[in-house]
Amino acid sequence: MPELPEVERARESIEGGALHRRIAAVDDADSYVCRPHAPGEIAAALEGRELTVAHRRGKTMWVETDDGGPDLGLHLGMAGRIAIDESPAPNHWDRFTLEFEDGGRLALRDKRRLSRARLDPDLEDLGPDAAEVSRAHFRDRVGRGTAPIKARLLDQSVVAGVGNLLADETLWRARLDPRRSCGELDLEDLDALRRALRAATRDAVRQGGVHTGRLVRERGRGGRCPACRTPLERATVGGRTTFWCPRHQPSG
DNA sequence: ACCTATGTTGATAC
DNA sequence: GGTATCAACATAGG
Repeated sequence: MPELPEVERARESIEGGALHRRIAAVDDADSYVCRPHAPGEIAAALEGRELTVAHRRGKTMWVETDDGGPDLGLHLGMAGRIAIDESPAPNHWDRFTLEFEDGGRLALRDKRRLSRARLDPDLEDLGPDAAEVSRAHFRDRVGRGTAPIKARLLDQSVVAGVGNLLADETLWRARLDPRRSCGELDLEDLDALRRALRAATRDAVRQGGVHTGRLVRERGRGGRCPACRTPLERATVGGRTTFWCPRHQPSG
């Protein structure tokens, strides 16, 4: 699930339910999820501290700690979510856990193991957040190169937060064929694409997730264009399964 | 049983 | 540097 809108909701859940509670214990035993830290390293850095401020850029979250402590970076990967004050999950699905002095807990819960917890995550390679990206940056960084425009949107160093579903939704709203090369788009196309991206992102945050998107709801199962009912095309673009309306998103 | 597909990313090769 | 491919992980479904 987790693209920008889901991550924003996760950040809000931390902000609303996990700040200013003293950390009594940390389970960082999963050395794959907690890489590159050795087991016990994150625990030693966080035990006795409190989380103070929860931030997000794209799909990356980081939470400040009190008293000059390190930031705790959290990424939900492909199937992760934040579980606050929920009973422990079976099968070791709680890959990383904070236990608070008050008896509650925060768990990074993930049936798969592609989530990540780490100290002081590096944000250098992340582009601006998809909900906030400026027109100038978008024109400059998205409108170059020969890759398909969808691949460009998925590149987190160009714009942060767009995943497979949000990319399809955005391109449908902007009426652009996902296979078109980014460099061939004119300024009008790029500005329309940026407006579609910001609107699709904000709508998805407000409505609770990328699955609320009009095109996204039609993906798979012989879906049709929400606007004209034309059967959607399906292909692999930028290495990801892609759906689009051949009539509303012309290739030319 | 076996094969494919799945919202992520990061490493590698051209 | 930009682009493409595969691998990492574990589960679900045909």
